[in-house]
Amino acid sequence: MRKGEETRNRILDVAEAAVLQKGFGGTSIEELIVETGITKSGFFYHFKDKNELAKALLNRYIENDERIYDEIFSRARDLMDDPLQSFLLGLKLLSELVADLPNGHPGCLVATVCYYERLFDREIQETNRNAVLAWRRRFGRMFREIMAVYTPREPVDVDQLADMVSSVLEGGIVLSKTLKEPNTLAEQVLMLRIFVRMLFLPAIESPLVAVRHDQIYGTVRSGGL
Amino acid sequence: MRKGEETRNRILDVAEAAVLQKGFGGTSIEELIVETGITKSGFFYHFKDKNELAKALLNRYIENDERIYDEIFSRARDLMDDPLQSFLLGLKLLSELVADLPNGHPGCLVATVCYYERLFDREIQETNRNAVLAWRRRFGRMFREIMAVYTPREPVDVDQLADMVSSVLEGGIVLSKTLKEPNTLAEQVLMLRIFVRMLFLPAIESPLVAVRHDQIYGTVRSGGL
DNA sequence: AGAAAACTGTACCGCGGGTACAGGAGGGGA
DNA sequence: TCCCCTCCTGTACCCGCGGTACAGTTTTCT
Repeated sequence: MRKGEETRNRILDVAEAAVLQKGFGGTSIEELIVETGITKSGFFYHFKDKNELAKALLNRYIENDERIYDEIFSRARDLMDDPLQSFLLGLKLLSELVADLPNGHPGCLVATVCYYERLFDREIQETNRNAVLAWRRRFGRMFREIMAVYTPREPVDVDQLADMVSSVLEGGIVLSKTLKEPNTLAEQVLMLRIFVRMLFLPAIESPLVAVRHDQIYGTVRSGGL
Repeated sequence: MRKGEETRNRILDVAEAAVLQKGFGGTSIEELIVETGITKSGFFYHFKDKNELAKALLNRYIENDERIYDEIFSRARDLMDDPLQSFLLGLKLLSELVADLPNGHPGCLVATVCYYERLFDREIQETNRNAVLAWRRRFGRMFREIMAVYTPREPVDVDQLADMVSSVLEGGIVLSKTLKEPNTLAEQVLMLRIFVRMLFLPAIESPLVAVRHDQIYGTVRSGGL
């Protein structure tokens, strides 16, 4: 029972890395069993076909993903009481996390599935959809807390704002991978942070900035308005 | 000679749609020749292997993509003289364009290649990288023009800001496709527009807003600062 | 008319996904 | 101790697909 779980996870580890590099269609079961050191029969004992593998892979990925967000933002929440400041800190921590990945972000399975959709069954597509909706709810919840305290400088829809977080992450991963510039993703997260800060805070430095409005606006205005 | 081009393009049309739905690995040459109404030999007369097909597909996609951006932003430039206003209009036009796609955005080949990389040769990976760099240069050029007139509210790196446009587009496509919500992409583009406007303009409505700073800041401050 | 371009047809190869089973090692409970 | 259940291994086989080879045919341009 325990041994089986372990083998299964080893297969999933190997499969995840391969799929993120080559897509599902580009990943052969053959290579997975070679790298895992298992036989073909052994593989099919754990997963009855490729679709089942994909399902397990995606579910595990999403769970792990959720866990990471939970950790980061709850840690940020422990350090900062203000919802905005805690969210901004969370983004900072997130940018550091992705910056520290040795070979850059390996890729997002949700995006992989998205660009492979038609070959999977409804269930996988639904799982994927729900993962994105969970992000929307997660970040939406955080933005609602923020909006209970801060009024946004511009009228924005909370869900769309929440989706912006997912967009920048997904897009940043694509850019980072394509450019082979590992730090691009972290930079994009920090750009998003600037967006959020700018949306809810009146000026650049800290929440204590109120006294400096004139100075800051003076600068901006002299810049061309 | 002319006939050949036409057939080739028909194959590319069919292939592009299929690849965006199922990825390269999930798209069989078999199905392409069936849908195109050509024979296998005919296919290999035009493309010596799948890699060559991918190369042609990607190049054509990128060219078309560039053409669309050229059109949109040059049209915006004709209507607005101010670089910021013209860029903001361009984003508006872009959001309308993607909102009008009947079944939502079909997907971005650059992202597809990004999530399939290892199975292609260096040349394709370089082409893909250059496409993203071209976006960076394009939007970077536009932001530099803007910055010659406007001072950003927060210090930002031009390249990172330019990448933000690509990120939101790529990410928005992933979200839109995964959620099966065609309008999500358009909404994300408009969120990006809000970001850019907020970054370079002092307040919500127009460049003439300077008189209302107190009122706006009053609102924010009463909200929790 | 003739050459080149643009195919069709046929036959074949190897790889990978997948199926079908038979059987074996090893641990845990009766 | 025996048996059963989990967790595999080994073998054999099918088929779809990518790809090759090449001969022959039609279409198109000059």
